[in-house]
Amino acid sequence: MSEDADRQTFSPTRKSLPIMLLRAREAVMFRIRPMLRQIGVTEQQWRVLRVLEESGELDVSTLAERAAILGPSLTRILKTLREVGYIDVRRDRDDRRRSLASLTPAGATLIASAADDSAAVFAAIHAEFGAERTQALLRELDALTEVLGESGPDTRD
Amino acid sequence: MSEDADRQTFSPTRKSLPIMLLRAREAVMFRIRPMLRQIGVTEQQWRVLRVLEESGELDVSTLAERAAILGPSLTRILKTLREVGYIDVRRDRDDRRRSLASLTPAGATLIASAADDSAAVFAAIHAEFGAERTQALLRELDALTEVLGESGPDTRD
DNA sequence: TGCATTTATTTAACACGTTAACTTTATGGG
DNA sequence: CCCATAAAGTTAACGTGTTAAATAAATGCA
Repeated sequence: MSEDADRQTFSPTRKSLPIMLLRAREAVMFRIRPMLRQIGVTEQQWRVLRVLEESGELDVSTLAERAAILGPSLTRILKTLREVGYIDVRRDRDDRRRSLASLTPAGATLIASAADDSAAVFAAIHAEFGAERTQALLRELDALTEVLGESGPDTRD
Repeated sequence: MSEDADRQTFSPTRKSLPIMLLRAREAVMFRIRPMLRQIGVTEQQWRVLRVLEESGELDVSTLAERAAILGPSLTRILKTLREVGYIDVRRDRDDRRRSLASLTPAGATLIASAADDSAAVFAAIHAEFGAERTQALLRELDALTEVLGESGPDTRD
């Protein structure tokens, strides 16, 4: 009746890279979500605001790249953020296909109001997992992303 | 008017743990998606099938935990997978609140048909990033998840 | 036994992920 | 110029993520 599937056709899901990346991310976000909830923005909206605070006015494509959000999602997110007054969006004069997004004072204020809470969360993570260890993990994640980013399995381009 | 935000209120988004975990995952999934597309299942549906293949019949809560999928999402996914004939779902006789899901022969066949492609993708990743390095990364991700105290979306115990 | 309280799962509502198709604006030859 | 083509965003359609609330069955206890 029970399945004794022991053939090592696949690595166990516990040791699957996609799943482990997902679990680790979920564990981190679990710490951050209360703060996001308090200020009333989603995780993705927060990433967009953070990138704009960091880089200033950006076109949609660059913003999507830096916030790790796909174009169609970003279109919806920018619409929402504009409606609530956290960002401005305008057309690029030199290339009218482009949209340029930037933080409003209200958006900047929102980010500032969450700075302390955010810092506390990451301080706690550093304290529990180790600051050096966290940095090393970040470097490995970046390296993996770089290595895999070079070529794909289906290089039909 | 331009933003020269240099105050280290936040760590740069390129060094943010949540974003780097997201990017790394995206880089890995980019390699896997063509295979999933070929067999016509989503990433999440694939995880569910993999877990069932690995563990046999499971109740919904355990399945959700192992596949790293939230309950409400899993409800929808199980409905779809049952409709296309890859899984069976039945009520637990001893605890009629529970639903038990298991692979059908068709589901097992589907997984078997993708085994070689899947192995090839991970072999490529091991070759490019290093097998040892990948294992070490997996261990660190697991450790981080453990330290932060949550391994799944909703584990209360 | 009766009933409030947990536990397991589902439903509902809204936001985002993903791919394909579409609209608008730039650009590059004939 | 004109048209084909490419590029930047948006729209569309469907599946999933996330939280709250609802449903249903098991449990605890007066």
